[in-house]
Amino acid sequence: MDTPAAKTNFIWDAVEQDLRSGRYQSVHTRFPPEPNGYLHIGHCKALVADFLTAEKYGGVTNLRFDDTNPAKEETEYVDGIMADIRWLGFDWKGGLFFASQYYDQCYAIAEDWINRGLAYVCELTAEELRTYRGTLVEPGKNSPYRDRPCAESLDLFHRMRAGEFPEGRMILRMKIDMASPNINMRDPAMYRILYKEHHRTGKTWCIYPMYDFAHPIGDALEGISHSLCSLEYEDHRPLYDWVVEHASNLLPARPRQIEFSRLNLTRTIMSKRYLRMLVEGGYVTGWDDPRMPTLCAMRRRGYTPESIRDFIGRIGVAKADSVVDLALLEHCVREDLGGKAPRAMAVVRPLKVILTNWPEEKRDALEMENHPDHPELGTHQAVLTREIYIEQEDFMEEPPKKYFRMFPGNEVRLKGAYIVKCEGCEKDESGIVTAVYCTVDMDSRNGSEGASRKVKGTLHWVSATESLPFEARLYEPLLMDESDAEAALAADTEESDIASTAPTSSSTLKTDFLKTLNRGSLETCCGYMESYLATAQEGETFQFLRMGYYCKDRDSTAELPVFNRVVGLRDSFAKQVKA
RNA sequence: UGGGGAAUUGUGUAACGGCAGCACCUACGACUCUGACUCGUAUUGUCUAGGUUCGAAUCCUAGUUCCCCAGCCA
Repeated sequence: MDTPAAKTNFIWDAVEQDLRSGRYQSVHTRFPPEPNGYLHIGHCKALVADFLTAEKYGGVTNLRFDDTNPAKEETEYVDGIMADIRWLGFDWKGGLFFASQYYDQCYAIAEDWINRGLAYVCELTAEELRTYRGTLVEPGKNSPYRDRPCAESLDLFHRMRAGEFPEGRMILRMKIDMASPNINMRDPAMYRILYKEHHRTGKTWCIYPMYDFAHPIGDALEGISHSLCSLEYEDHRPLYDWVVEHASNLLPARPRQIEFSRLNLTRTIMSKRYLRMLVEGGYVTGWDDPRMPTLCAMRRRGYTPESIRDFIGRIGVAKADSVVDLALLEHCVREDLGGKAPRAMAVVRPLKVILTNWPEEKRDALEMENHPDHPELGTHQAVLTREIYIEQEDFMEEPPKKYFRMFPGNEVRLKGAYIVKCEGCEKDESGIVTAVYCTVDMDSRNGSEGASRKVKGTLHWVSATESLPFEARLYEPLLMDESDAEAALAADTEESDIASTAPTSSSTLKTDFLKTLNRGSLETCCGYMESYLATAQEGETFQFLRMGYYCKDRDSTAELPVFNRVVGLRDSFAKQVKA
């Protein structure tokens, strides 16, 4: 599988320089997820950066689960993440690792540092610690425990491990610089007490290393050359280097951390916290609801790994904050599926058409190509009968200009079948069209002499009696578009301005986020499909002619077979009408 | 008010002192038994102000705007 990435990017430039200068002899990367949730499209950028950077320079990539916080992590996520990475087509040739397997080494380094006066046990409460840390503009103060004897710290640390103290009673801190303008360097925590069962180490430990301590150690122990991560860790790089430097007596390598900007997508939620809120609040049916940006959801919806990798290759890698247009992802999906998805006819919003001059019992089995560009994919039969369904939007009693579908007096072609002429329609009391009447030009059967004359419109159709009902699920983004979201938030502000002048808190942020949810993100339609789709397998994708790509869903609780709309076809007519 | 980053067309990303390119989006056209695909055409850009230079997106100076950081999360 290819990911036609850009020719180069700033990371590869840096890697090449490192190789040329001899700083590193080979390239070894790692992908380090925390197993506290499912992977989403945002993670793919890191996945591709890690795996392709190594591959490009003949190196390998490790998969390492950064499982240093047992309160949040579960085996379910470990399994899910591995399945998602495999699905995308990546292979952790460097090996599978867990940060938790380095707990012994971390512990040894901690003891070493205590002995060397580089770490100390601090008994400040969390609250006190916050005050001692200072602020963004004011330096912090040294902890009163900072200069306690090494032996005392060591003893306390051993007793922390032995489970003699309750959670929060004390922590182990690095001794760096409480006056540093970089807050991360103000004696950061290394170890905290946590009486949580770990998904891999069970109850072996009741103290756990912090990310800033364990991560560089894991990298170095694995011989990672380039440790790629997102921009918010730039401030942590001095700390990363400090850890590696001071533990170098116990570490085999000196990795280099390089940061790049995260992926943001328009109208897409890319925060694990908010995604969890959607799942737990019942706004979606689960982590794999096809509207979610998780890989398991995209897989279920019918996105292909090829299209996702193509997408990631096209967006590039840089350090500037950016928001990629969802349209680019959709383009990649269409491009991939367009070349390989078999074609079929299905009517999503049916309107009955009666072919008045077609004999009641007549059936005509027509040969339909499975793919216009791939004759080797063969054909299937579609049966034409007196009563058929067409798409509601394909008939208008009073058409606008440039409408070349069905309207009274107009001729259109039924795809792969005959040319028909619309003679009129039938409406109910409220004026809704309930049926359309057409006459068939019996000489215009597909392939015959009379079929060669040109008519402007070609419609997809299914027989009313020989098709199968199905459920179409049409998806739109989970978030409103920008202008709607702004309007929704503005309307909300007007109301709350009167009630309160409270500053923005995390709880208002939460409600703000929920206010910008797109209420129309799921539409369910009962349509009819060609009977040849009855054997479609779960995960199989078709192009429903003129409608879009649809993937057979696994939902077995629904009464009808379910097809997810992966993405619609481009529709220049719809755009024209809107404008 | 401290520290760390970033600014190139509507969006994303190239150009590493020498013609601002590519993709998506948008618009128009050709083709069409999918208003799809394909093909063609077009619009729009170097944050600002100075400076260096034959020549600046690129180098220098000053400014502006945006993002990140005060977890015993990662």
